[in-house]
Amino acid sequence: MKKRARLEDVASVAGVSTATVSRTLNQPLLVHEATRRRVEAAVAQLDYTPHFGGRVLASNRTDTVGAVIPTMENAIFARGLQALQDTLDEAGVGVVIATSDYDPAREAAQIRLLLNRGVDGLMLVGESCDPAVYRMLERRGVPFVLVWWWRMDCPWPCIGFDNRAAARAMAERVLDLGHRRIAMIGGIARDNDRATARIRGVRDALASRGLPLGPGKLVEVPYTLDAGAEAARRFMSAARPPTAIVCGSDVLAAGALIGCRSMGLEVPADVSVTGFDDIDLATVLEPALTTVHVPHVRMGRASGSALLQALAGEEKVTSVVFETTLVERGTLAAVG
Amino acid sequence: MKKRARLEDVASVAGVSTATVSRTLNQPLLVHEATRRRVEAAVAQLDYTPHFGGRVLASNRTDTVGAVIPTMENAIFARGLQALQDTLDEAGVGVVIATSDYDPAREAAQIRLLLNRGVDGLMLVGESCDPAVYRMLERRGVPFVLVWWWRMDCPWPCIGFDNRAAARAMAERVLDLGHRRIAMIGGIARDNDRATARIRGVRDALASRGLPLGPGKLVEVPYTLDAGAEAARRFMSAARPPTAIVCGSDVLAAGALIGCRSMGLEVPADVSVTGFDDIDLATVLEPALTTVHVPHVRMGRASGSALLQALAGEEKVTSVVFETTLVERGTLAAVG
DNA sequence: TTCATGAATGCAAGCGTTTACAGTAAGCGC
DNA sequence: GCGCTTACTGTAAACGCTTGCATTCATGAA
Repeated sequence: MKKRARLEDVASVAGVSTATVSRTLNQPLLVHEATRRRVEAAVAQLDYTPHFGGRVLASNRTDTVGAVIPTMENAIFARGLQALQDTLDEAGVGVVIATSDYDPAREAAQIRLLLNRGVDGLMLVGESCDPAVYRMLERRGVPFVLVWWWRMDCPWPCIGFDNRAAARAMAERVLDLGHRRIAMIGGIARDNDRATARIRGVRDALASRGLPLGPGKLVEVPYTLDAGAEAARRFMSAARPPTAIVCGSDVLAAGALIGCRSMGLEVPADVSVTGFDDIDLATVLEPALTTVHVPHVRMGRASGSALLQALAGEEKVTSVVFETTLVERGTLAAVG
Repeated sequence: MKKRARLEDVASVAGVSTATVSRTLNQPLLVHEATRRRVEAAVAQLDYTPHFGGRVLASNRTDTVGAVIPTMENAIFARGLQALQDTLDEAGVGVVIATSDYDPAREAAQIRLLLNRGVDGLMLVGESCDPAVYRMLERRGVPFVLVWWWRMDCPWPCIGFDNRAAARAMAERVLDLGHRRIAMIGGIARDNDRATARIRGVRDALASRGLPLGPGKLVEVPYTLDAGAEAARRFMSAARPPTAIVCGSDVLAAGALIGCRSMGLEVPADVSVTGFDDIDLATVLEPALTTVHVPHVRMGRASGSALLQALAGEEKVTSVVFETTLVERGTLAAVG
């Protein structure tokens, strides 16, 4: 295993200075075509690849952005991340992914870790960190964008949608179909702004019709199938079970479906169920899930472009809000 | 935005040399406790974080490994990756993820990209690259491990399971239940060793009972729900439709289920369906999917440890083969 | 002919760490 | 008091690249 070639080696083979080699690699237009060809030949001959550390030290850029997501196990983030990566890839920017497991402390720790790795920018999910963390990022001049999240007057750039409004719209649809006994299976609201907003949205809708979302009618559980199933079973074995269960995510809704099925209940004949996110899962369920469609891919692409702009020196990243839509499939019906 | 603190700044505040600061950070045991405390105070006071480029240049390590997976959209890889990350995280090693979209050329390109980013090691899915690529990695001294894959006499370290044997076992089970008209929906075998091995395994099983897997009885399609559904519909509208459809992945099987359902067919009464991977999806289907369970998490952890060992200078990474198990749920029944 | 211009290239000063080696001081056995 | 070891700290030389500035040379205008 020979020692790897350095810029200097390439330079001497090509008969030019290291500066010229560097320019050939980074700003080819600045060098004469004949020279460029000589350099490229030397690069090929020596199988040269630039040394990352040297490059970073000299240029003070890593051409890498970090993404901190709650978890990879839930397909919600996969699509968006893929789109983010594709977008950044084209600009030669890499993505480092870290996970927080829905824990703000862990999220902050991961952010620090990524900063240590020298990321030039960050994509964060939601506004779940201590504001001090975001201020720290601003102080350091590291551009960042919050995704899967948007609210009016958010002091940080966010690219997402209005979780509260979307949840409200879904709940209103449920109400319009005549449901009055409505229960909700939400994500764990503490430290999760998205889960919180979705619960608020449902509450808004009910309140606007003079209905409360009583404490017995709301449970907060982790985003897993089992938790959803268990919660649904509890609701449905009550004396006066709900006629509709609104869920904070598709995974919970799928769980709820399983739970109902295990009790011999028919959806939507015996009880309606709605989801949120519109992941693939929603379409394979039987009946297919009525849910809120979220533009994952567009959000991913948009956050990629936003970060690229920021890296290019654009002063302020501007927020973008996307629309969500109700996708009516088979799990929501008029009250029987 | 003040300029960030450097090692030298910390050193002068603490009244020591830069060497001592560096040691305090990297090998705390080598420095006197009193000194260490002074240094730590200075670090805190200046909010110092080491400069990544400087560190990499001097130490020639990035403490980062790369992972190239086909896609994030399929939940198969999520669990394993998460486990990999968790394992490496504990050792202070980061993970950079890239995707190849099942294209070997793209995979090779991503590997190059990651090398440019200075990764210290690589996790690759399957043995789908040109051997030259693996040789290049060896030549460069970059340790790597192939996961989700294992075969006898594989010249590279792999941590996975025997796709062929597992598929064969599933097919044999189907045969044992009396099925003779068996069709298969596989992934696209070209450039995908896993898909290829699974098809071979099924073929092995059929051949051992003197049955061929005729050309009309095998289709290769992308790993999507739609493709699975479409393929199933084609099979089931034949003159003599199969009594069982063996699928190369859970996603395809879920698609097949949808396809059958759309034709008014009952699974498993009218036709049996089997999957492969045992992702969450398998349990939410109705009926739940009979499939091959793959130890995603253990593979992820094992590949993490293997890479850590390799980074620590262990000469040769040793392959590990995991067992798979048949998970019988509701989509496979004796032939009617 | 002289000069200003612009294109192409070279020179050399950083960039912020790590680490081999050298140095110092204190402790210990004799 | 001497030499030896041990524990800690400092010195300074890399590490490989980018980039501002200087230099060279050809070109065309005055």
